[in-house]
Amino acid sequence: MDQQADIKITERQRAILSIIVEEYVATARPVGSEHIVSHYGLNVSSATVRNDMAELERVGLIIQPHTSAGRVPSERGYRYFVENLMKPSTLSEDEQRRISHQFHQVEMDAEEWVRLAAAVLARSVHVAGMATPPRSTAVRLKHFELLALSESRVLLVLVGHDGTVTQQMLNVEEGWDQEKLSALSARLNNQLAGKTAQEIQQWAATPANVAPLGEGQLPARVLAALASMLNKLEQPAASQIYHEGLTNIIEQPEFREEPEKLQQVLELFEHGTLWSIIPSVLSHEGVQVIIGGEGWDEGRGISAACSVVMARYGLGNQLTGVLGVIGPVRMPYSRSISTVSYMSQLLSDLLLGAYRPDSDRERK
Amino acid sequence: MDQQADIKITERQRAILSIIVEEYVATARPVGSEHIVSHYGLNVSSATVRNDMAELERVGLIIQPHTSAGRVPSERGYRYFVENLMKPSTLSEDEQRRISHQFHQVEMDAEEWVRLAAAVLARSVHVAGMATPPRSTAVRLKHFELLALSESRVLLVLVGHDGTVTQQMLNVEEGWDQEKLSALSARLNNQLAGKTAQEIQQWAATPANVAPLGEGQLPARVLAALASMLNKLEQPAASQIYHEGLTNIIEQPEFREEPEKLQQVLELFEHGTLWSIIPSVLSHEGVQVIIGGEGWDEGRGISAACSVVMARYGLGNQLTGVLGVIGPVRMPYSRSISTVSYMSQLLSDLLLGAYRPDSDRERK
DNA sequence: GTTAGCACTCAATATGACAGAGTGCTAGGC
DNA sequence: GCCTAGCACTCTGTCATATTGAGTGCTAAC
Repeated sequence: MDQQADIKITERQRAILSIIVEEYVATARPVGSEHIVSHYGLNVSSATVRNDMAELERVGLIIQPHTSAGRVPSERGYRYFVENLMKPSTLSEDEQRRISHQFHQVEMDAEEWVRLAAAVLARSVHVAGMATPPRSTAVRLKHFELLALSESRVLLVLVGHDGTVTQQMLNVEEGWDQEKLSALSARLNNQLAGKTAQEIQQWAATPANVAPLGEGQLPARVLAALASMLNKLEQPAASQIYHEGLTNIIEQPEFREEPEKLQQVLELFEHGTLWSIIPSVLSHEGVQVIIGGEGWDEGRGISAACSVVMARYGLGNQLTGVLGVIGPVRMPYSRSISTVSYMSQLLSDLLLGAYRPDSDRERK
Repeated sequence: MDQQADIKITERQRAILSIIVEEYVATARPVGSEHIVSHYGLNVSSATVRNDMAELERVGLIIQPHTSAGRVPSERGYRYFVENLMKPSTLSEDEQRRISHQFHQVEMDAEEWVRLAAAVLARSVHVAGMATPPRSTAVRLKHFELLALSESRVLLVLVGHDGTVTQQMLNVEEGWDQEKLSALSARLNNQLAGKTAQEIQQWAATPANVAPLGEGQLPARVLAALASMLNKLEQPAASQIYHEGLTNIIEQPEFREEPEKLQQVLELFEHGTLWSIIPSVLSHEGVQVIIGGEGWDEGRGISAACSVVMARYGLGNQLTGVLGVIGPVRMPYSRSISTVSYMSQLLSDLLLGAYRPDSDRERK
């Protein structure tokens, strides 16, 4: 990734690269030397710019689609731009307020926020936005409930210590009425509250613990279900990726002209290919930028047709998820990064406000 | 919709229309008279077929994209085909088994089934599949739970009598510890179990009911939240529409050539335009077919770029939703209808098995 | 009512000319 | 050693033109 170090270019060449990236991102058309000198005040002639561009091309930062076209940034060029040239920016106060306001208007619900985050990202950067619901590692059991829905069906509702809720239906043969179920769940809640999936499995492996719960298969089934539900909560891949703004992407000329690329992007969502990069995003701090074909599990060379800007959000490793934008390689990286960065901060703050973990409780 | 009645065409003309629809659906290329006589054994010459085609065009069932192209079905033509010509078919036993098998392999969870249904529809018809989670009208409260997540935050988990689960976070100032919360919820569960949103609101409007619940705002807030959550469960529009297989649609030539159309389809999902036809599907029995620009709230002429085949599924007005496919107007209607029809039956059966409503309980 | 025959239309494809954009290179200037 | 003016060169995009071929509509005969 960082072969950038050995690239030696002059100050003016850096400026030219910068102009080419920004201009190309804005117009989607190759940038010519004449255009650069006439629209940006570099006090040199177009011939000089041409010489510099030849050098930039030699070191692989820009590309000429064909003789007698202007220049276009290469993937390396974008990367160099992102890492060395781009002036870091933040969203304007005004914009921040507007976005934050939207979040305070919907109800306090993580799932809802995540959906909104995808939508806001999409609209604000005019690309596709995505976000995953927050998950915790090592979810502990807060509480569960057994509800008789009919004679033979019991609904098991589980609440994790982080406030996540899941449910599962259990078939049950014997005549467990609601009263017996409540007794069982009261007893188990007492024993199991605060335990993780593994701890529950251990607990359930001791016959002395299970025996007094009553005859029949139900108690064992409940224990197994509790463990598997907790386990599942920890696996981020089990949750949906919310996305929004695919329509924005269709408008981009690169996708209009080559629908295969569009298909590649849709496959990121539909085939879950996105999950292959999410773990890495979750384990890093800060905003991750993936330009074109970089990363992507080199084995299967997936999707060189788009770039991804992502960041994790959330509280430590309690309740974290990722959010970001997906667009053409010719993407407004600066704006993307500042928006993603702000949104990740905002969502973290919101979660902190809503789901402050128990551990904070003591030290008030 | 049924101006079909006054269309009088000969038996052979019907056969020709049928061939044109099927051939065009399969190949996406206008169908010529010569092609028809050489590939389908109508014992007449191409000139005769041409005469018939001229007649079919006169009554508006087929269209000539330009002189010297073959014919293409018009929207009316597709409709005539669907209503009068198409031989009703069902999925093969084998296919049914294969599909049903998939559903029995995932865990028993409506949300999961719905997601799978969208995926199966998409794959099986090779278009976009969609499905909404099942909702009930008039959800009654089965049970709710109040859980202290931190000093000032309480999680309210609500279970409807149909097994649907929702949660909401409540901010609370006073020192309600878990014990007090449990007492409150036990008391309220006793009073409110089996009530609908309205009934809860009524109950809460009587001061004599609310007064003994304790001081502070929490009891009132809980009551309001319960009512609003139940209400929300009844509004289908609040839930997500699961969709899958947009990649299939991109492959269709009509969408490759005119990306605007693709955009229109994506907007159906992203702008929620689909909700404008779902109520009508919910209120009818059987499979609904919307061809091109038909329907769609004529006011705003949305999306003539695609056709929709949908059906409702579920149990009476308890737990119903819709599922279906969305594809180009040039769509395999027969296969779509039989697949949608089967899937709606299958999902209904699964729901019946899993969530048989309480009312069935008595009569065993 | 059906068919053979034929003129006609129009999309699709190829061809060549031409303008314009943008380059690379060279030779001269600071 | 760096910059610049000038120019030849290359390639795309576009336009006009010709050609082909598919498919039709019509007419006259069966």
